[in-house]
This record gives sequence, structure tokens and C-alpha cells, in this order.
Amino acid sequence: MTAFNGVESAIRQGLSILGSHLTNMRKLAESCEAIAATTKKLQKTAIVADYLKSRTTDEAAVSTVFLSGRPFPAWEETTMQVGGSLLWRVVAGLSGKDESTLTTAYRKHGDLGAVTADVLQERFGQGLRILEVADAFRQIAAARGPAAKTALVRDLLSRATPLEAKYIVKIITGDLRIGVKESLVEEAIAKACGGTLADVQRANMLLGDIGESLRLAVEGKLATAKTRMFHPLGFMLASPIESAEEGLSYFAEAAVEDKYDGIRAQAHLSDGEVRFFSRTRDEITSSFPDLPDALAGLPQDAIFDGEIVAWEYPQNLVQTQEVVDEFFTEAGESRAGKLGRARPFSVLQQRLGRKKVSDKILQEIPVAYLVFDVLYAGGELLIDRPLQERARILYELLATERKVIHHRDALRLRSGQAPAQRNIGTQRKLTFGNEEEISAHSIIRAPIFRAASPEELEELFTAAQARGNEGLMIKDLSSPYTPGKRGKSWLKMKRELATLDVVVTAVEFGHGKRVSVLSDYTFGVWDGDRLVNIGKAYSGLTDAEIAEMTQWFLQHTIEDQGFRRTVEPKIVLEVAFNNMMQSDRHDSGYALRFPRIVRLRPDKSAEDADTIERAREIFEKQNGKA
DNA sequence: GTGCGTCAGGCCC
DNA sequence: TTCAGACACATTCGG
DNA sequence: CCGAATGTGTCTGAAGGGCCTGACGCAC
Repeated sequence: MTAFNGVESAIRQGLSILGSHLTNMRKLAESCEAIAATTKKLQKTAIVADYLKSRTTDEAAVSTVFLSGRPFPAWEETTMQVGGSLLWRVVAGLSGKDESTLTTAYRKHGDLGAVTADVLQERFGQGLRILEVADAFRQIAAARGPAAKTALVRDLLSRATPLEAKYIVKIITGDLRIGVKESLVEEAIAKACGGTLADVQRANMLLGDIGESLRLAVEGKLATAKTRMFHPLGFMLASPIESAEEGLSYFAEAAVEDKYDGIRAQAHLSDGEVRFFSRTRDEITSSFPDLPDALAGLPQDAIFDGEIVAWEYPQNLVQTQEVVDEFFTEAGESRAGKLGRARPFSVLQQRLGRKKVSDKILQEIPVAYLVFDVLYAGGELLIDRPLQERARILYELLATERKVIHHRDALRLRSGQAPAQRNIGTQRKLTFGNEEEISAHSIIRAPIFRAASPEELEELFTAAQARGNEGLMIKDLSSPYTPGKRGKSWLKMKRELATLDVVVTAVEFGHGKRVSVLSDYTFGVWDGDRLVNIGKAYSGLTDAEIAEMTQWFLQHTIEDQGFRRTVEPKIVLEVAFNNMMQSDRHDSGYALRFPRIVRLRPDKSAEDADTIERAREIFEKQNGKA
């Protein structure tokens, strides 16, 4: 037996060595292992750069896509539609292992890729070339239905060595977890191909395609990268702040907008064609067929940044002229109310992800695009201009074209069938010069205020909340637009909802680096003398606290269900959340949006925790407000 | 064959 | 979306 | 004055809840 294993192992080794000359997916996998083994960023960069240098341009281009963690394939519109569940079945089938063996391996490693390598040790494919893998991914994406996809995934993994299979699985699930993301790949490209980091970053920002950026770097043509319409740029992000004082501590001149609870969207328009992109740069136009027309009339190509929001149009619309012509209003004065107001995110969610939108939905859930920035117009990229200038350009663009916008919108609304809308339609007869009736604005330039003191900011904040919005965006008027970056030029100030004291009823092991600790807590509140679950939380505790809690929960388990354990209801947590929803996910009938643990409450015993009545109170208060 | 419920995948916050 | 943790780099402190 | 300590900016990883889509199984 031992002798046989030795022979088999020797053959395997021989094949592997031979394979390393014939295949190169192996090389990528080995580089990933080395990257995962170090925590030093510079070292990771060096490994990636060395790897890229050792590949042909085609191979390097595909590799950058794999390494950057962007959903593959970044340059196509389809997604693979292969997730953990399908992979789990394929891996089980290929290895011939039963599920409990896989589960044991999963406990040990915490990620499916590592499990794959582990259980496939007994088998060995001949190894793959990296372009072969990319090709297989395309085929999987093109295949219709899980059955067809499963067969292709199975075939691909059966030809891979265990180590290759590990990283193929990780790439498919879009989660390499080796501490490399797009920005680090940019650094590696600069290092490997020449060109400054800034040039690589700029080219990649404009192209939105890391593989293409690498090709330009190889050819020394980074400077030729240009803005491409319908290839979305990254989104500029905001940092959270704690107080009004902090909101004015980073810059002198602050522009202030309401923070709307919708979905962030970049609009591209060119030659009358309009398309919208989400924060992950996916196209979302199909869910909002009522928006493009309103923008299509603009005479020039443009790229806007804004928020799509479920919108409640006002009963009595004010004269358009009055609203649009006002650039800065008196601090605290709300112009937004005259345009209508945002409805809760949960309403908008029903339109999200729709491929087709029925007339009924269009009527019941009208939306508005609140534009707050312009990134490109008049053939010029505007991101390096200060916000003050961009705001002015935006104002001029939308002000000039309002006739077209409203004319088209009026046509859309008049064809509506829902009785409520018909009523509103007749109530809203307004004329714009000798043009058509104005019925609604589905494109709205987000009102901008100004704040010079914390007191003014507080006032604006209160007003924003009164309008049912989340809070404020506070922006540095002199700042450029930095795509994909989260800096201190844009700040967000959100309302703080009351917190709940809850009792932990069940715990789960985590994933990845939290695989061996109980990091995931299900908790409840009292309904009479019974605990009813209201949510789960995972973040907020430090690693040390999680480790401590793990020990306690292991010793106070009521029932060990493997991955999950019900525990003695003794531990009290204070949890915060952004929102409370009605839901049948948990037996309390409520669920929390973005729950997080504020702190442990060792000073409280389970009996002191909050009740379902208090939860209901918070829910009603929040709804009354919105 | 049609219609309904279930479930995984993907993506929004 | 949220938070904690880690690294790279800048700034300040103490001998 | 210089190396160590401290602070800041930025990135990474882990994870909740809800909704839509498209396959697929099942009942009729």
C-alpha cells in the first residue's frame, strides 16, 4: 500500500513538473499562494509584477482580470451565474466524497477553493492554460441553465490540478481573499510594464477594464486612453462623520445636499441614447425605462452622477422656472419639497433588477433621477474641475434643456391608466410658455444648500430628515471628482436611530479568517416570557472580543447543529441599525437593516433586554417620521 | 402544456 | 451598506 | 538630531436583509 502510494505520488510529481512547462494556470495559482502567504502590501505587489512579466500580453491581461477580483468577465455583459451551491455539488461529485467530508474540510479552511484543493488531492488533471480557463468561463457564461453550466464547470475542474482548481473556484465565486484587489494590480502593472502609477490609474479609470489598461501599459501607450461613452467610470464615495462639527472641519466651503435613499447611478448619454449604470458598473437601464427619454433631449454627450429614487410627485407643482433657476437657497429652506419627495428604499427595491417593467409598476412606482454631478460634457472630461465649477455646468445643462425634459415627461404621464395618476394629472395643469403641459420632472437637479456653521448644518440635517431623507451629503466645493475613491472631500451625515438591547439565542461559525470562531450572532427580544428573534449581526466586536465570546458560547451551547449552535440566552448586546422592516424572516415579524453590534452589555442580564413592544415603538416612530 | 411554488444567483442598500 | 484591522506614509515626541 | 512612537489615509475582508430573475419540479 505504502509502496503503491509512493509510486503514485512520484508519477503525480513527474506529471506536475512536466505540466508546469505545458500549463500556466498553475503558475498563477502558485503566485496566488505566495501572495496569500504574506501580509505586506509591497511584497504582494512585487509578486504580482514578477508574475505579469513572466507571461505573454494576452495571458497577463486575463490574469489581471482574475486578480483584480472584478466580476468575470469584466468586458462582457453576461455573468457566469455559478455560485457556491453549484460548485459544492460539482466538487462533491468529482471527489466522490460525501457531504460530511466536505463539511469537515470546509470547517478547516473556511473557503470553498481550499476545500476543493483538499478533496481533489486524490485526483489530478493534467493542468490548464490560463487562456483555456478564460475560454471555459466564456462558455459557462453563454450556457443556459444550471444543468448545462454544471457540466462545463465539472469538465473544467476535472482537467485542473488541485491547486489550479482551488483558484478557479475562487475566481468563479469572485472572492480570491488573498489581499489583492484592483488598486494593487494597478501598482503591479506600473511596476512590471513601466509607466507611472498615476498613468496606469488614470488609464484604468477611463477604460474601466484592467486587462486593456495592461495592454496599453505594455505598449507604452497609457496616455492615449480616452473617455468612452457607455463605459462607466468609478463612483466617488463619501466618508461617514460623527457630528456637525466634524462636517465642517475638513474644508472651508461646504455644499450640502440631502442624502437620498435610492440607488446611485451614472447616466451616459450620447446621440440621443441614454444608459444608466450602478455602483458595480452594471447596466440598470432596463429597470428604469421611464428615465432615458427625459435626458435624451440634451444636445451634447454627457455623463452624470446621481441617485435614482422612488418619487412621490407633489399635488401642486410650482412653476418650473422658479425651482430650477435657484442655485443656492437660503440655508435650511427647502426647495426640494416643491418638486416632490423621496419614498422609502423598500418601494424602489421593487423596481430594482427588473428586466421588464410593466405599465402598472411604472404608474405605481414612479422614479426620479436626482442629478448632483456632471463628469463629462461638451466633449470634455470634467472630473479635475472643482465641484463649484461642475455644479455650475450641471446647472446650465439642465436649465437650458428643461423644455425638452418636461415635454417628453408630460407625454409619458398622460398615457397613464391608473386612476390616481389620472387625477394627479388633471390637477397638475401648468403651462410652460406655449409648450405642452408640465406634469412631472423625472430628472431633477438635486438642490444644493450652503452651510458655514455647525448650527446651520444641524438645521439642514433636521430639515432633510423631515423630508424623509437619510441625512446630508457635505461636499468640498473646491474638490475634484475622484472616481472609485473614498476620501474626505465628500462626507455623509446620517441619522442615528435608537439602539436595541437584545439577547443572543444562536451563534454560527464564520468564513475565511473567521472560520474557527463563532462570529455570527442571532438575537431576539422578549415577547412576554418568550424570546423572538429579530436579526443577526456580525460586525462591531473586535477580534479579541469575538475570541472571548467564542469560548463562552462553546461552553454554554444548548444544541450543537454543526455549523450553528443554539446557546443559553444570557448574553446581552446593544445593537444599532439603519432601519427596521416588517419581515417574516424572523419570528418577531421584524428585521433590521444593517445591524451592527455597538457593544457587549455584561452589565445587563437577559431579563433586562428590550421587548417586542419597544421594537414596535421604534418601527412606528420611524415610519411616522418618513 | 400551463401555472404555481421553490430555490440559487446576483446585486441593491 | 456596516465595522475592525492592517499597512504605508507623514508627523511628532523623547532621549 | 535621529530613531521611535503616534496619527492619518486608504484598502481589505466579513457579513445582514430584500427583491427580481430564471430553472426546475410538481400538480393538474
